[in-house]
Amino acid sequence: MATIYQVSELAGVSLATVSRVLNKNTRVSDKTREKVENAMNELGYRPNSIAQSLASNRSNSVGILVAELHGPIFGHMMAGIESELRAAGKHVIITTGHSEEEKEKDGIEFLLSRNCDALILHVEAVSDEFLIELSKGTVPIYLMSRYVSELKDHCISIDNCLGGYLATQAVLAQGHTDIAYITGHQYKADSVNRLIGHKKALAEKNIAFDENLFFVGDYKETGGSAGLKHFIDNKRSFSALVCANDEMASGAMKYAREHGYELPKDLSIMGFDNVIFANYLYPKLTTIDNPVSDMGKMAAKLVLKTVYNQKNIEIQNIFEPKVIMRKSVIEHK
Amino acid sequence: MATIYQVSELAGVSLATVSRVLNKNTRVSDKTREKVENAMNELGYRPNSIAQSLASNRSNSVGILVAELHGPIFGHMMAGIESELRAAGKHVIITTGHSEEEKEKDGIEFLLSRNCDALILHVEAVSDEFLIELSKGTVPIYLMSRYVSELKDHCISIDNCLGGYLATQAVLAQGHTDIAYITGHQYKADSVNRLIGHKKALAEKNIAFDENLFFVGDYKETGGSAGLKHFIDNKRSFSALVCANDEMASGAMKYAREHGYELPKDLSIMGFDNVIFANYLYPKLTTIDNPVSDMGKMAAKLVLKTVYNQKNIEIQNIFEPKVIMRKSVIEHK
DNA sequence: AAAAACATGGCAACTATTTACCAAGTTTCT
DNA sequence: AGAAACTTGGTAAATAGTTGCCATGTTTTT
Repeated sequence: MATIYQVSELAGVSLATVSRVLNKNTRVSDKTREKVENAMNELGYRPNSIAQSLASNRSNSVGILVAELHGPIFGHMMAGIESELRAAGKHVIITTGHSEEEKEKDGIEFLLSRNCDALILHVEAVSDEFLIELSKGTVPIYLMSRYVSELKDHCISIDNCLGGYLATQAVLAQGHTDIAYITGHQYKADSVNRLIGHKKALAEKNIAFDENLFFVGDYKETGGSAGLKHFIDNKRSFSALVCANDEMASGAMKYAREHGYELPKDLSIMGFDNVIFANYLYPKLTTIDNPVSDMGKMAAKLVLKTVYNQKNIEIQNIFEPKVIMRKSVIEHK
Repeated sequence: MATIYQVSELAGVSLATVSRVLNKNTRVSDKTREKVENAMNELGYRPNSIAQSLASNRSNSVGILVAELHGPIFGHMMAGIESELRAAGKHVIITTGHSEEEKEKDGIEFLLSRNCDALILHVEAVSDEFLIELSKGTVPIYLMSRYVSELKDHCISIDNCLGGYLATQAVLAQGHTDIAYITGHQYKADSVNRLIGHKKALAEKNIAFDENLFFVGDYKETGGSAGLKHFIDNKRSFSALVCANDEMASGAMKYAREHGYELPKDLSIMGFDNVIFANYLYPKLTTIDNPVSDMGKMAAKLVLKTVYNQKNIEIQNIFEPKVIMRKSVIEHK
């Protein structure tokens, strides 16, 4: 593989000039630039990014940690991050945390050992304190779908409270008044906030929050089926069900159908996240869009702006969810 | 950040010894190893992977190119690759090709510029010749879900012909004899092979292949709905529909239901790939499992064996698909 | 025509590690 | 006790660039 020495020799210019052409920081006359570029082409020269990194103390790589590489959210988030960074000549190193504290810490350690210039973390198990401590290190960190007030400029998240509000509001708008709700684990901030939004929407219509129509699920299909079973067994009637994510909505749908419900006629169901399969469910799931792709792009922009000093980038830290009307919520008669 | 010099000083050993501890290639006595490790802990030393790469001419990174980071196949494939490589201390650099020739070439160029030790490619647009030429370069390449006979030891793929055969056989086993088939683009090898398998299964039962029950789709939902529409308009009766992938099966399902079919009673539908949403469809889709996660793991193992010289690794280049029985194919009466 | 701005050369220090070499010292085996 | 095997030290070259400095030569401006 050719080196800058060979390029400089062939082009008949100095080493420094080749470097100037490469790094575009000092002016170089068009004539010399052309000579250098021709020499590079002739030799098939490709800068050695490893040597560049060592000398400049920049690896041009951004570490990404997500819970799972499969899973519905991740793909779109990654696609957003990758496209922005790649366009800027940076690359992405990915690893997983599996939502377990030890594994998340291991993953972070792994990325740090790779000399990433920044980390974008989508972590769930690790504590706020750990993240605050981590952020004091030399490598800047950014958080996806997580809000830590001490690091708020480093967070990209959606307004879950608003999302919860919009979900229930959309159901109320169809005339439903008896609305069951399945939430996620209460130690997760997004579950809590979505629930707050739900309660706010109810309160606005002067509908009392009913503990009998409230169930704590696990964010998976099982949570949805268990929740619906619970409500049915309870015999408190309801015409609509709002779930804190799409997986649980899907579980509830399956359970409902297996127990003689005709959907959406007998029960309106609302999801949250607008995950890929929401559109494949029957009936197609009405849900709240979680703009993960845009959020991924924004996280990448945030890195470009703050780590790589790119100018003229506007940052939006909090994203607004919106309702996706499909077929699973219909008018209550 | 601490360097090996500081470690060697604190541990009271030579530079060479620290390097020996790090690289585990020469024997070091337990006592010295301990001294060195203690010094490392005390200093919070972390090897600089960039400097290691430069000096050893190994980046310990593997480049991955896929069509899309979202998309149902990719996540599982990635998860398989990443878990294996990460366990071996290697990392993964990911980029996308969007199934366009120029973008795939760009992506490959990008990964090469990152000094990857190997590339795992999931490419569709680029020609076999290009890949053969590329494989002559210094960086070894491996192909996922693509079979190029000249590079067969570098390919990890499934037996699509067998898959197509099993799909139709499973439908035949339920007593169906009038079976419609929607294939994908005929320039894609996997479409062609799945179709060959389909024909073979029909032939075994002495059922003639009927052009009226054959449609070329686009591997998307639209292909499924267009195909089913075509068959219905044709008025040739059939009790089962086999699709060359799950997306088209889903499109066909939706179209069927919108046109008064009750599923699966009025029409049995078979998919291919066992993509995540197959389990969320209604009725749950009977399909052919495409073991992408295992294939990803195998690709990683292949890299570990051939590039990183790990021993005792058994390689399986061709994977066998199998039938996943769910609810969308039922007995024909 | 003088001054200022620009372009380039040449040099040297720096980045953190690997790898190879041989010599010297220390254990272990016989 | 002597030989063999193992462990460690010390050194030096190599990896492929970046960065900063100053000198020199060339344009451009005034």
